[in-house]
Amino acid sequence: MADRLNLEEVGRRAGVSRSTVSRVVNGDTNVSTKTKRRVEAVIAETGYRPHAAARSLASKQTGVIGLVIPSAAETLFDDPYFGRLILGVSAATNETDLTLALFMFGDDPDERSIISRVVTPGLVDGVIVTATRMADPLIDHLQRTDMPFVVIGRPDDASSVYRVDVDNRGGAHAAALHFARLGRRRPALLAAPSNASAAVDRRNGYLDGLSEAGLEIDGRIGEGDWSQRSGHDAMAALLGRGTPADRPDAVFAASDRMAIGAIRAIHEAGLDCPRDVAVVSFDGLVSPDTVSPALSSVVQPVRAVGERAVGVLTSIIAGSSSMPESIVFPTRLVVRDSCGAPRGIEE
Amino acid sequence: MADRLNLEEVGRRAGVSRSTVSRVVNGDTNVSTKTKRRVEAVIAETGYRPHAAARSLASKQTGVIGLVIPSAAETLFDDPYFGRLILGVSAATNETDLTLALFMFGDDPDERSIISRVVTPGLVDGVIVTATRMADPLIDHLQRTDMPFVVIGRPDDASSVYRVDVDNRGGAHAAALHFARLGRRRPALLAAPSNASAAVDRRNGYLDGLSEAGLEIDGRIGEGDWSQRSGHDAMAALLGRGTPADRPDAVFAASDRMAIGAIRAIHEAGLDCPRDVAVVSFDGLVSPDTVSPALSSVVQPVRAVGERAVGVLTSIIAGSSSMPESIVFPTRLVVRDSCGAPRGIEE
DNA sequence: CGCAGTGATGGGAGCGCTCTCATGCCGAAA
DNA sequence: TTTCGGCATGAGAGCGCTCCCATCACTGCG
Repeated sequence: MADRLNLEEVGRRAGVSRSTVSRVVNGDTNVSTKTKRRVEAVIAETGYRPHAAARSLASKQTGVIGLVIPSAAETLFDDPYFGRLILGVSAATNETDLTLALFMFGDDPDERSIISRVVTPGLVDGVIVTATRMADPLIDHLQRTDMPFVVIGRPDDASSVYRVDVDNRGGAHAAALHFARLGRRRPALLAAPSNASAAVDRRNGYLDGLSEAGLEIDGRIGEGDWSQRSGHDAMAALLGRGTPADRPDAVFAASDRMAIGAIRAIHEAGLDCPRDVAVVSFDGLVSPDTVSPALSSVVQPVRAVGERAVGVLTSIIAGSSSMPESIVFPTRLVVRDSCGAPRGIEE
Repeated sequence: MADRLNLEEVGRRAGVSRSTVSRVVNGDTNVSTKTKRRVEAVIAETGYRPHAAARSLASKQTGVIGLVIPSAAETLFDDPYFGRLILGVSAATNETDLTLALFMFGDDPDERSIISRVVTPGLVDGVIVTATRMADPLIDHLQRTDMPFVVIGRPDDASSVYRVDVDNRGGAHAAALHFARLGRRRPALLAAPSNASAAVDRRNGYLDGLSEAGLEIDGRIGEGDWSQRSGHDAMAALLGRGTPADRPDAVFAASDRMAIGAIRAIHEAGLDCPRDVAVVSFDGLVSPDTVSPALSSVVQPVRAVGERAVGVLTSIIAGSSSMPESIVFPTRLVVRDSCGAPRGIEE
């Protein structure tokens, strides 16, 4: 009866030792061409694959990295954001022959078990944490262990944490200046919940941009939860109050989806977008031909963020020092139809 | 210098042996209450967690299951389907303290490396494969190994493969009968690529339903790629040809997204949905208030499919015999506004 | 009073790999 | 010829766990 297929067995069949087979498998150069060929032949013919757990145990590297996504609500994937992020991370792990472990949790008991699973030794080499919340117990926990990790976004305390983020502030700022340049006088904001750092940064960037341009927000602020429905409702509320002269003539939405809802509310109010109300969104994740008018938006390179996070994590794991602690990708305003300006890209 | 924290070390601190600590960790009953308490105290105070790789190696169980998603195109997550599926799988793995490894690949080189990674011993206990293509090299490969796996959907050769699927045929069939009942006389079909079994089943179910009801399709068939744009274009083409009397008065789309595109094309042609053209889609994954009119659609329980796939896989891994080879979830037609019938659920 | 039976515990072997060190062998230099 | 460095290879130890078996103290029963 044949032994289980392992290094020893492959070695036996090739007439060499375990060690030599290991060298061949791992591309060690100190093997004669002849031996190497013989071993490779046996491997090809037997279909031998090294045992991942054994390898991890001996080498103290699992070749697995974790991606943690909190609040896996039913609506999570209605937002194209996480999908793109996963795509980016997955592309990068495939590239480097790493395996991706996905940790998603919704409710609290889930979270506790995920946290303990994530920090289990010998399971993953490091984790990427998406910081959707300002205060994140997982990040606190990770800081007390020696598990390498990278944060996507900006946690409450961003100091001494490796992170990859996008320039939320700058993008929102650009949107405000854009409205000013178009001659809009009554800008509004559809903000997102302020427990998310991205939402806070977008809000502040926009408001700062407005005041730099000498525009007043005058209380034309609605808040939603990133969703299309919330954008619709908040916009409807904004349009429904005050006299027509108070009506917003421009609105910046914290997400594509909120903007889509807002456009619908504008149409329902019998108004035209962009003529009566110009709309600029943040994300740039929906295909242009899905919405009419096509959305002008501040585009963030989500996929690149995911890919880069893997790169940074890999460096941390490899122990390379002298890396920048945070990488912030620029965002850019892509002008389509919903803001009423000629198409193009604005800085 | 303190030894690395392992069973031995915990045992030393608690004054017992490795074996006893192992028993406590694994809930073995043959431990005296007193010893158990002492060991648990040490574990709590040291924060000991068993080493996953070592455990896997010794027990031949990794506690990880893989989810394989082919064709991770940039547009993959524009479709809510995969997101929901991941959510379902993730919920089930959290429930049973399993870790989810996600394997996505786009191009061919990726696929080769994924395939070999998936069948690596000691990495995962089993895999869930989403069969988006009829002929899937991964499934062929898996059948030649002893890696437990479950297929979601229906592969080319569905025999002797555990699978979880939805009743694509039945749902499409119901849509056809629904059109007949509403008195529509010129039904059309927006089909999806026939390399996907779901697309084929939906097409056949619909056509069968039509002929049972005495309706002719008369070449009113367009084909798209599941996307909104393709649905729009195919619908526009259907509307643009022949005389108004040949114009479809009902259309069944293979996906929500294609239906949304179709509705837009209908509006652009100056027609009304549902008055001039009734629309029914397949999926039921978009929130009703995203589209106007609200989509009537054949709803498939994607999340439940994901959860169930984990359950089936777990049973296979546990070696429980006498399981049904395939589980097919029913689909149901949910009537909203786009088909012009009073709201409700139809069988 | 001795002995089998039982519950609690310890220790050895082994999972399949990596890593380090020892060993044998070759040709080139002395 | 002798000696030595370097290349190719093998062998041992160990990673941290599980699993099985041996051991020991204690019990109840003949």
